Amino acid sequence: MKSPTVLVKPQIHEAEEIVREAVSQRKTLLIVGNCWVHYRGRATSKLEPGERILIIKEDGSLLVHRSVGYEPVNWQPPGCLFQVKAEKDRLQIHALRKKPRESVDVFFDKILLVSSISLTDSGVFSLYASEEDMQKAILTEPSLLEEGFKPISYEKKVKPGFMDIYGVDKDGRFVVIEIKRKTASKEAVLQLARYVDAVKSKVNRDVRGILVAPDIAKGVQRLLATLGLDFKALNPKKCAEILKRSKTKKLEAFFKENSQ
Amino acid sequence: MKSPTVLVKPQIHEAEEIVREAVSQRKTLLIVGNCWVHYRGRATSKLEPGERILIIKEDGSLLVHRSVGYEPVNWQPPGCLFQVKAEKDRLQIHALRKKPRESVDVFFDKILLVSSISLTDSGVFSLYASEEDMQKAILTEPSLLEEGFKPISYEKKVKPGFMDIYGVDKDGRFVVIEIKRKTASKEAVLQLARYVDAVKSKVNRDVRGILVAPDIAKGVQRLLATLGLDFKALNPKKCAEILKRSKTKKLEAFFKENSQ
DNA sequence: GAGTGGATTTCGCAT
DNA sequence: ATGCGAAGTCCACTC
Repeated sequence: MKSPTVLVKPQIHEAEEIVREAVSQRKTLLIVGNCWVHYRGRATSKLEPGERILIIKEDGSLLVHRSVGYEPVNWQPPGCLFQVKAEKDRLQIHALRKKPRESVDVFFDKILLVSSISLTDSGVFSLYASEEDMQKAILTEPSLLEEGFKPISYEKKVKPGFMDIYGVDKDGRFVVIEIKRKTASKEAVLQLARYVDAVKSKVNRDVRGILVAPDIAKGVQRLLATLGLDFKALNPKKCAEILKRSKTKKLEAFFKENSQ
Repeated sequence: MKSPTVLVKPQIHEAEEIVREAVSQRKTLLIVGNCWVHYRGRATSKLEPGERILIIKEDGSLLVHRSVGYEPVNWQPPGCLFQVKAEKDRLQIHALRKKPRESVDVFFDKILLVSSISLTDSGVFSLYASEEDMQKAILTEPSLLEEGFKPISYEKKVKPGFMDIYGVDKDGRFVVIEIKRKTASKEAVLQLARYVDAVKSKVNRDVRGILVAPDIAKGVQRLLATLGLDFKALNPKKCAEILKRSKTKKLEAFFKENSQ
């Protein structure tokens, strides 16, 4: 059964061997140790010595993580070229990105842990409750928005861009819907207002605008009222749930009906 | 001397002990193994089983990295609360973020490597582009300052010292430029004012003064206006970018032309 | 290949 | 605390 190659507090030349093997065989490499880093490219940076975690992944990406912070202090995106140099008491890893041309050099003088592993990972990652999910949910179940709403089309082009959903309410008034997956910002309101105005000037009739989002920023609510727009709170999770429950028949029928 | 705690292919309960210790003592934790992940919060995600790297940092941030990609597939920013549960053949790590409220659950059923280390890291990280870079950038691309600007010389000596750049604007007025890499202070403004006065008294004509810096201290802006000087915001990193992109030919030509 | 917009963006700084 | 803008943003998608 699979075992990782692991050395605790190896000599530089011992670590070098593992690093070279990992890089050439496209294995995942982990090094914990005292290092300093130079970066040159779009900007230039210098990181003075300290103990950090270095990861080189199988796709040729590189991460240097400090003991704090979500973000790596230095990094290189996937697809870069590596060069390994070892001196008596110093291991250098050079990572070159071609475009834009930039390089990261990591120098280790003390290594606490080095490990090389080939990771088996075919697991699917799925992120739910996207804006598209919310859109699909409303198209599938228009009463989510309000009783009597009937969608006419979606992603319909008007002057400023694409309206998320376009339809009529129970009184026959045109409705433009703007969907946001997160708390609606001022930009969302203005975006909706632009769409409403565009449609108004086109159809020469009253047009409602409804902003759909899980929440709306407090200051923005005033702006919304001033512009005569409506807000409908809608939880993305609820949308995902509805999509899961509902047969996709309905939605597909709608898609087919409106695809031209 | 410091040694990391390292176990290769430990039992779940052995790993549990190390994880609990690392979390409670605020050490950096590394786990490589087969896991699946659930995230609930602003969105919702599910990651099916596969071998990944888990890092919990000393500031309470969490990263789950796959064998490919710069970005973590799941994560939690600094400052979250952890809960560790172990069953017979399954280790669960629960990471809770308070605001916004969201949680990540990582479940391990096979562990290849677990390590707990206290990282000593006081090294300074500096990201740069020097004042010289900014000067070169403007000389290379004078429109950075404003449309129509033409540099005449740089580091030119006047009574009080050396002007960073000296030139003419699109209307033919003389321009003195003072560059600062960091937020411009009162001193920078006064320095520029001295240069402008010196040149004025020499050429007996109107002379503009432009302060170039990424930012300007708030109170200082009034002083700048009072003295009739201008300010141009310029990011040092942007300058570095421009220098990287541009052929150095132009700049070298300028340097040669004006080197006496 | 360049340009555009989104992100569980994160992060820092000003209000 | 909140809001706004930048990031060595990265990344996916379009033209």
